[in-house]
Amino acid sequence: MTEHEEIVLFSKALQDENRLQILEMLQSGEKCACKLLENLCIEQSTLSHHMKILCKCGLVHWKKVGKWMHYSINNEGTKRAMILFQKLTHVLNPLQPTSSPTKSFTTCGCEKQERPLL
Amino acid sequence: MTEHEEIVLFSKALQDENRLQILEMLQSGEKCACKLLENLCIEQSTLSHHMKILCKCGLVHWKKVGKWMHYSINNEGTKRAMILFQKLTHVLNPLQPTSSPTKSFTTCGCEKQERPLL
DNA sequence: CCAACATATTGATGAATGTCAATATGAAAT
DNA sequence: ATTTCATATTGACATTCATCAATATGTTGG
Repeated sequence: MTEHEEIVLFSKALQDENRLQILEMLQSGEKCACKLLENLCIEQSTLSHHMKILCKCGLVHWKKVGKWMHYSINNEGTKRAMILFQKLTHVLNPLQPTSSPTKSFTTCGCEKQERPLL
Repeated sequence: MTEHEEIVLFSKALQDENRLQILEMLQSGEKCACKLLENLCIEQSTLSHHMKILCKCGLVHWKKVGKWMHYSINNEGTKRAMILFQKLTHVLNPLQPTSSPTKSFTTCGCEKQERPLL
């Protein structure tokens, strides 16, 4: 899986309000599905679907205890997501647009970009 | 806008492979739409659509220069996304499941959770 | 074994999303 | 003014997604 594909997985997991509420509930520690369900306005099958998405991307850890499923935030996963996002958006030694005249362009100017003298 | 709604906006922006490629291109500095388009396998109207999404959520900054539109990564936006994600997933003083017997449950055990003695 | 309970899976449905072609807008050059 | 070029908007279409009801799986207790 490429890094972009990983970011896409994480992002899809975080784009739903119910899943964000689930993550927030897990901040205070491990919870079973029934407890999560109590605090959400969705059906059981929908919760199961959300948990699958949260687990599959690595943000949430799961553990079967008897007939209950216990979920908790997976710190490895959240760290990984953070690192990938940082890597994607951190601007490093950016090319600067040359201070062009304010009038009369014939090109967009991207070709004229130059590295700053560090 | 709630913090969750902000996270949803950021996440939706990051869930598309083409938009991730665009962000990666912007890492090396400001680019005009035409340069971005050269390196993507999408039509111009689709690029315009993607840029709207990236700008609207705050991850990308835009600047009109003559007839060209110049885009760059908005560090305020990326910082904000990072902070919100960290806030959402950071486990603070979590409740611990009590070390329960391995057999014979009648409840999921969530009620028995207790704070660790710090 | 059987009943009760917790969770997962399946199938259907409506809403959201990415894409393109066509068209519109807006700015610079002639 | 008119043409040309860069970008934005619109409308249509296929795909993906969240949701629920119904059903299946799997575990515990009787």
